[in-house]
Amino acid sequence: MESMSAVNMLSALGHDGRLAIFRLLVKAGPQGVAAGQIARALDVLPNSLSANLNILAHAGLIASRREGRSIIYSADYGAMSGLLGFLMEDCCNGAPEICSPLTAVLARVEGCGPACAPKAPA
Amino acid sequence: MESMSAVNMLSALGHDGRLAIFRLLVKAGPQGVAAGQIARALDVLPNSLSANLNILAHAGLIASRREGRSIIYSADYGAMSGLLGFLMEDCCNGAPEICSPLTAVLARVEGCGPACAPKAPA
DNA sequence: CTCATATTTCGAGAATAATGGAAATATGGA
DNA sequence: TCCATATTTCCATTATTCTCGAAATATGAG
Repeated sequence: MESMSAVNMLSALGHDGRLAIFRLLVKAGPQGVAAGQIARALDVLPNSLSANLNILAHAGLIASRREGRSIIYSADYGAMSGLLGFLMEDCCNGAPEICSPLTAVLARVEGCGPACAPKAPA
Repeated sequence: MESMSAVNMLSALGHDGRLAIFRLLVKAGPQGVAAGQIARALDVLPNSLSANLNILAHAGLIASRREGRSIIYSADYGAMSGLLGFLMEDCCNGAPEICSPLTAVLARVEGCGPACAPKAPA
């Protein structure tokens, strides 16, 4: 993860509408969502949506594939993981004041994610 | 962490110069760095620096205090931690594809941070 | 081939952000 | 008080981004 691509990702996500798109795509999982469905779900014009999808794709945060008449967009998990890793490790130097609290977040999150089987009985 | 403040932080960091400022302040630690020193270190005009410091401060990512003639800026660790937590937990729903690799980052990072004593001999 | 659906591309206007020079403010020292 | 240092504020210019209507492209069905 280079600093420049991190800046691109951050500024892509630093926009209300685009953050909403990305969140929707993460929730939808790897199967993705068609552009038209996104537009309806978020109530945005198809052309602004297209522009924002393009920005997210150019930043590497989402991928697209055509399926019949629709174009399906999906979140790029690796890219997001890379961005978070960059922020923790490179940007923040692994400062414990920043990173330590995240251990708790990870503990809370691992075991309740959409595709994650619980390892210990709750 | 509300979504709006996350957007503000992301767009504040989604700028070359501001990301560089923030990284410098994280490296510097809680004692912070005077504005003039930042300007010299990053070779930017004092007035653009001031504008960018203002944007970072308004996003909650940095704090400032006056010390004599200088104004000392320092990274707000809690804010950054909150942003990362929001991205993992709320934005990404704790998707294991995104969050699991971060366990390794945390493991690598805890034990080599600037203010962190090693727990096991290297 | 024609038509309907899905999405993108084009283009113009408005809004916002970035840049840098010059002046203003705040502090400390002589 | 006067001066030097440190930083911010003000202002104008340029550049970028956002928004939305309209037209263009791509696909599949009849």
